[in-house]
Amino acid sequence: MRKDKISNAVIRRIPRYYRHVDDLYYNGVVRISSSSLGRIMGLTASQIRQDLSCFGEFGQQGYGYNVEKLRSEIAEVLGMNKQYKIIIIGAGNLGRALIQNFYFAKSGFILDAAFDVASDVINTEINGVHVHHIDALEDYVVECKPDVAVLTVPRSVAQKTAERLVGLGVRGLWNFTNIELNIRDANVKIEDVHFADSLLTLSYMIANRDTP
Amino acid sequence: MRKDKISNAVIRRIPRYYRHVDDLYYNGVVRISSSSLGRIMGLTASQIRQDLSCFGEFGQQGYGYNVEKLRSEIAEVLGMNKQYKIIIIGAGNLGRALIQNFYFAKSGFILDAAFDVASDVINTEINGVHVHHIDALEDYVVECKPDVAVLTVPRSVAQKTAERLVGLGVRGLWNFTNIELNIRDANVKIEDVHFADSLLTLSYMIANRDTP
DNA sequence: TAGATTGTTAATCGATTAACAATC
DNA sequence: TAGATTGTTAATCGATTAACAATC
Repeated sequence: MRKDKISNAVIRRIPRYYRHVDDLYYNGVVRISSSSLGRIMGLTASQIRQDLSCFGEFGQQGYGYNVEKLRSEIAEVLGMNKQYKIIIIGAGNLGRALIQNFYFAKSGFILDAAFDVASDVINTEINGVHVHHIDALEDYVVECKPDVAVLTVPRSVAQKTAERLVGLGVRGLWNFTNIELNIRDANVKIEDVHFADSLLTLSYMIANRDTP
Repeated sequence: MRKDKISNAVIRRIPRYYRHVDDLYYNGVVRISSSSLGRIMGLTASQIRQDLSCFGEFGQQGYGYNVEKLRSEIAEVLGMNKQYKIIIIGAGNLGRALIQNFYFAKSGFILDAAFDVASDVINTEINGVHVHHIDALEDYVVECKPDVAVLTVPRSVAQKTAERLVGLGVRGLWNFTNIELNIRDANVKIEDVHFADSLLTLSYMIANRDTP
């Protein structure tokens, strides 16, 4: 039974389902049962069936799930077919690392442009992506209407830049600055990548292991 | 009442508590009640008191929490005073971005060395961190005993490299490769930073907004 | 002292797991 | 058909919130 309100816990698991099912697909696996997938992912079969049933009926009794179908259903749920346009604000080390190493297309995004203030990178191409001066942002967004912006700017300008982007109609921010952006517009979605939080979680786990 | 088994949900919140309390501290705030902190963080006062009480009694009736004390107590809980030694495996774009931009010391880590295979970076220094050839890893680890390794290597060598590090006695892996490492040793803690999962979550949120 | 606010216990809410009829 | 496995309902478990005595 398709649910209308999907819990956050479920949402956070979907990309992981996709990753595993995608792996199976590329390894030529044709069908999989909730119990085998559970064994692979470390989840109960029950949870997998519950989770998937939030979005539709993707399986078949006595058979399990067809991997190719499941993969494309999950991709659909995740909006991977929408071909969202994405731009990167801040072509420093991290911005460049994403441009050069992260395969946006595999997640269904089209990386269109990057912006910076440093004259030595402006008007260069990084991995085929043009770097514009940040002053050209307004004109660019009006014309190209990107859906999402990656924030890889210094902390000091993060909030201001975020507001500028939201004002221009950007609908999602992928935030790599270690601050929590204050954006009131509930229609703008923000996903934080907090490196420091992640490392501190690891620190906690090591410091509080069972055997020292 | 100090709890022995801390739930994962609580653990994931502690770094965020630290971040906010640290902010307050640097802004000169001396004391804070659970309700004001809740307002800032978007949590209920009740939850904050429950969470903190897992680790000890840090507050005072009628007063609230002393910010400086709370900050140092949370730091202690997180193991930030242990001065764990950390090394970076893979000095490509992402590795370099972390070396140059991420302030390890602020999370209590000492960044000691980096390793790579590319001859043009070996024996250079990035932001004061020496880049060694990966062949020197064994000797280095035996001598310097790093606690944690950052994995910023290509996917193809991720599992093999992880096993090598674990074999040498590394106790934590901060994994930036988009694969799930298979390490059986329960005493080795792994923290994944899955960029793709994060971006797909954002994709989901945008695709399934209330108003399209 | 009176007001404020904690830590903790109890109540509620939500998420996970178990069970099972339906059916491929 | 018989065996396997789904989707869903019910039971359990755990996490969050509310309430309140204790006390600064």
